[in-house]
Amino acid sequence: MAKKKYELTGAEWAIIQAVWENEPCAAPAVQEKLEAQKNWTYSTVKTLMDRMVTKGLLKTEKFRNLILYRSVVTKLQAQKSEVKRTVKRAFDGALTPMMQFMLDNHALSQKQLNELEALIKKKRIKSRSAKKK
Amino acid sequence: MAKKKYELTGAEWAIIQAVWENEPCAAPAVQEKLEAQKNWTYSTVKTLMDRMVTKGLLKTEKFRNLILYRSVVTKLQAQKSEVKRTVKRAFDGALTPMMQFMLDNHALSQKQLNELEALIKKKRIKSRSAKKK
DNA sequence: TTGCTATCTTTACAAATGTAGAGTAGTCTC
DNA sequence: GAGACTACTCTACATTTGTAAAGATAGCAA
Repeated sequence: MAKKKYELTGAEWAIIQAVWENEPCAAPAVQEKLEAQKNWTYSTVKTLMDRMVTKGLLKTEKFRNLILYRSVVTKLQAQKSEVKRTVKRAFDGALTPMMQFMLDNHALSQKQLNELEALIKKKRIKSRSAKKK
Repeated sequence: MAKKKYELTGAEWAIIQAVWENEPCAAPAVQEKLEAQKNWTYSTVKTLMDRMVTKGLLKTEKFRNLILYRSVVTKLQAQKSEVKRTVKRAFDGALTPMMQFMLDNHALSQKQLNELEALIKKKRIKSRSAKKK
């Protein structure tokens, strides 16, 4: 299966995050949850959510007179698409340059650097053994 | 000075890349350059470019009857904004999780991993001495 | 049964984005 | 100077995105 693109807009990201954390949930709940960050009215949230259903990002189930929403895409899928879009647009599709860029252009603490280094080491081992298989 | 956001759309990225590689350049040249990837007519390219001037992404100089375009934002600035948008949207604004995600979810070669590790080491030293300053 | 409330539905509208045709003007060539 | 080129300007239009008011409904409380 070809990987589908799940490119969310800014507003959609906000919504779906709320859904992920509360799955399944009704529109009013999402609206309340977002009230602090975004200043959206119920109408706005509901419209957004229904559009996302149309786009296949969310799905609904009806219970009595109440509509519950669930995500169709996982956070992982969405993050992957998001990263991919950036890599493609701004770094010619090449991941390492992007990572280098991030290392170079953002102040990371010693601790963060350590963590990353550790991760890379682990990764290296894994990828080596995978190759042998 | 507060950092400005230079969030480009997909189309704008294509355009500005062409401009960066050819600075300063005229619209027809850009159109030709992009002809292979994008299938845009001259009109489309020109419209896009003029809008980018309005937005402050490009600027123009007139020579006789010819208009030359230059970028106002550097590739670095644009990349930075692009990365920032993704970090903010999809990773709660936290850079390291995003880098971890990239490490975890993309197959990097030994060589790439080595390079990254080396970079991190260098970075570590730099950040350490910076702290002492 | 009559409102009150919580939710949902319908419709709208402006701005941004993608895409481009048609017409105009300056310059080169014969 | 008349046609051919070339580049530019103006206008247009569909789609997507952000934002929301107003009206319809269904269930509950009095």
